[in-house]
Amino acid sequence: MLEKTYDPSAVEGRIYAAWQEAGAFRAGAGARPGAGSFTIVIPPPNVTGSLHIGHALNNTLQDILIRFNRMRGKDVLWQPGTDHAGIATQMIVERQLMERQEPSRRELGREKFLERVWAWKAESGGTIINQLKRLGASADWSRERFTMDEGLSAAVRKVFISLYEKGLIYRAKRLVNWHPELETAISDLEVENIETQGKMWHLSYPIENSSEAIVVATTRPETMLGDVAVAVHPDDPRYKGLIGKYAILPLVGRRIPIIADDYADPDMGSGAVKITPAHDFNDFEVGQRHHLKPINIFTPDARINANAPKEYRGLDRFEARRKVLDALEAIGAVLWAEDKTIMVPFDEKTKRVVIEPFLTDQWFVKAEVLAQPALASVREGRTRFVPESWQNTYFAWMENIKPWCISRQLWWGHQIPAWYGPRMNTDPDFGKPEAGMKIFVAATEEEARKQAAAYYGRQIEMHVSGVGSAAFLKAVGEFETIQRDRLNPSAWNLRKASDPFAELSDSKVPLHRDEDVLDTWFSSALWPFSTLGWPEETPELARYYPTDVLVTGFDIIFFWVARMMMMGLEFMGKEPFHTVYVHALVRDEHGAKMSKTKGNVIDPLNLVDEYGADATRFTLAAMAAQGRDMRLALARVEGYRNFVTKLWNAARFLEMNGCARKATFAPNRVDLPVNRWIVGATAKAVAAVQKAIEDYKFNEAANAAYDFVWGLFCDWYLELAKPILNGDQEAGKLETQATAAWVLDQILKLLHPFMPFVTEELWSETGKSGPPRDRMLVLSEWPMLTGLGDPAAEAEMSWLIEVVSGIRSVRQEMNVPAGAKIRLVIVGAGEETGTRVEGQLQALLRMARLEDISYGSDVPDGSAQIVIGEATFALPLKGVIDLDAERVRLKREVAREEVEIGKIDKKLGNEQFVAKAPEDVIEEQRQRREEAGARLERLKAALARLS
RNA sequence: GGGCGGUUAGCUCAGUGGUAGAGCAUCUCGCUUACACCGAGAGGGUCGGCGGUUCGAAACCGUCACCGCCCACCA
Repeated sequence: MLEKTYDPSAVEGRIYAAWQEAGAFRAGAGARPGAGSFTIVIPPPNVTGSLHIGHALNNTLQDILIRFNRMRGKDVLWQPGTDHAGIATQMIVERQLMERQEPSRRELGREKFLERVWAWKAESGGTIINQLKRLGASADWSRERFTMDEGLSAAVRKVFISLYEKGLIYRAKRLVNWHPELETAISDLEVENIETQGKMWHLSYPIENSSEAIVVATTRPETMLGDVAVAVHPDDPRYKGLIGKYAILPLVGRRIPIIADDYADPDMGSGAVKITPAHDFNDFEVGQRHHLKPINIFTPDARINANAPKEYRGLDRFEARRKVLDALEAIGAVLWAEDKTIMVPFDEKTKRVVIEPFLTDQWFVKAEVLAQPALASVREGRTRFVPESWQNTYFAWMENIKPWCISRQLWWGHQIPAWYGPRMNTDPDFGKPEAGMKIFVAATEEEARKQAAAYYGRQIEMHVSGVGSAAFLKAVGEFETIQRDRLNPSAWNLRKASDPFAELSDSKVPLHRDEDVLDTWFSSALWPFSTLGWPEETPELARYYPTDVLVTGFDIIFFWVARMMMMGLEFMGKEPFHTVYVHALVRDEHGAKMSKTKGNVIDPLNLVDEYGADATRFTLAAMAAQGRDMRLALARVEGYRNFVTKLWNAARFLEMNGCARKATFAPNRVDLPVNRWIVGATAKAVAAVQKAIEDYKFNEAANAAYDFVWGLFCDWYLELAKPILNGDQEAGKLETQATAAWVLDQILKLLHPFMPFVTEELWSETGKSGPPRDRMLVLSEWPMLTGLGDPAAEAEMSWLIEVVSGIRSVRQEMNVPAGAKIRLVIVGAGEETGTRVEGQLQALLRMARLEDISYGSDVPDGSAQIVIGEATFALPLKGVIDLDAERVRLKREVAREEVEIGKIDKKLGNEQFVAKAPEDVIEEQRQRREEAGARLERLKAALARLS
């Protein structure tokens, strides 16, 4: 016997364990021949993260697709795993060290520090996976992968080397977005420009050998220490005469040329722009066009460096701004300042640290090349976005894609497989200032040594360095780039930058591995095939690549989706998935983004604790309408928790009424109209849910299931079944018991993808009576219901529902006591009504609370009257009802009908409508007009009887 | 500056050319042992404004307003 209410917390853990025990989530579990495969790779959450509401939504939708397809017999793989999340994880561990007052990362050194990160990963890495399990995620956990697993690391190295050899990865000195606290490059995408109240200062630079001055405007006056030119527009008449002359940079005294460049906009400010190539992306390009050497004035932690006058060195950038302004004001070089709203680049995560354009050597991927096939795939429909409009976002970004900076000055991540050594003096690039070090890219140190040996000649022994790269580079090469120059350069005895080879011994060449690691997204980009074993040619790779659907939030279309497309096409020759389903962002119920600082975060695990995983999942699915953010209101979760209970109680009702499954039950062979009707309705519901899932309309699927189960099955079918189940017609009773049990089975299947726990539990409980279940619900077959449905039964039941509803409505409105049984007199009934009344007698009596039903030729005095079809249903309530109230009610009905008729007549009276509208629409209107007209007449007659 | 999305009942949202919907909330009534996490009934919307296309518009087009998001180098 089922308990009175369902207690998720008592059931979910046990059910989940049973699924795992049964191997139900294993790749290919329950697969039936010929059904094809279905694969999803999970967007790997950060290994040390914890589940937030976005994950809950993301994984619920994936699990719905996975469970649905598994039930359809497909060879299903949901590939799970976690991401090492370079910056985030390293930061967490660094913060821990600080909080525990332990030695810092640099004090520990690379090796020790990485040990600490691995330890932290071991400690907290399982958290999010366990949380996903609590949600019911049915991924194949036996195949769990981590982006820094050996296999995935091998894939990363292979990809890096391959792209390098094709010239699609290169190393270059470029301006990048630099995080001065973390001291690493970050992605353009990790920078958030925030409107900030700032100032614009207008500075006057004197012209050399002249009393004139040129005025430039800037929001960052401290960067003037690095100015190398002033640019004016070539056609600007105000400055024509100054082009080619020099200005003298105040405070610094540097002669800087006045150059002509289109970049200077005559309409902006004074029309003259200071050029600081080392600290501004535009200025960098201007500098390149005019062969101006950038002057970097910052250290990696954004303090003023030795390229600036002494008095500013060591100041941080904001102190420096103050001091520069003071000094400029003192000499009268600040003409005026104005308040201005400016966009300041902050780091996206903390929104606290101002990001600095910074000149460094970094590795880049030629994304502009890899993007072409990835664009074509979407343009030509081999991969599509759902909803489609996201493809525009994808196009816009891919068409303007910039080189992808893939190196990060971090320790936690995939260390770049590149080794540096000095250039031979026989090297064609030897001595060229921009040539830099000789680079050996290889999968292993061994391989790098081999390459180096070939380059330097066999007689030379390699010496692989252990010192910091900056020190090494500084010692060996001509590098003015700032790379952690606080490290001690004396570790190497190589002093002559102009001739780095000079002091090397004959027997030893220093070879030094690049210390940087790859952007986390570099390894994530390989996820759809690296997790399947690539570069090995595994059976899984053959079976499951390309995957089917990628389910993700729009925020990582650029970071991840685009890059998986590029890498998948480059290395597998095929798109990694045919569909990208982009779901909404979850907001709080007032539309605000959830954030810890706002305190409006809804923790999905709290929802699971309070309402159960099924209710949580169902809510997320029901709100996942395409193309719109969802606002999550607790009332919704509560409502769907109630739905779970409702389902539970329906099952309990069946159990109490002996509704056990029958092995021989054939839904197409039931006799009673009510059973024929529910069987057809079940088939319709299954079809609706299936279609909606296939269209990725999760909300429609959820609602269709909800409406069917609650609104039809519970509210009507079970109520209609009661008199039969309690009656003495044995055949009808048996049929109804079997039908009800059969419908419940279909419902459990229908709901299983959305509410796996309660449905599995009920599947097991209901399996205790009737023939034994041959498998768990999770591996059961999705219903294939065809050839069911009976228009006559449907019409009869619709009629019944209309009659019952009509009587109930009148009873309530006329204040008939709920407990009172009343008589019903049917006037003007035709044959059909008669048959129906006879067939549904018990249902009518019970559901409308009737004493008896009779037929009459006249409406009894003082009756309330309801017009349905050709008949008038009279409730003789003389003395019970207020006749005035009944008149009012009928008048209202009449008015309503007249409005309806007015509308239809207007349409049908419109020649254009009759001429142009499709025939079936016109016919429908005529039909409705006829029915409304007849109803109106009867209503008027009913009214007349009362006056 | 460019782009995208939104504006429908008190709230949260469905609804892509043919009778305006759901859940929650509100009000009324609860006889009926599946369920009060329930049942029955009711009220509540000129579908943001204006213009257009169409026989017909919440839906399609244009425009405006407001809200949100994404992208962008304007000193």
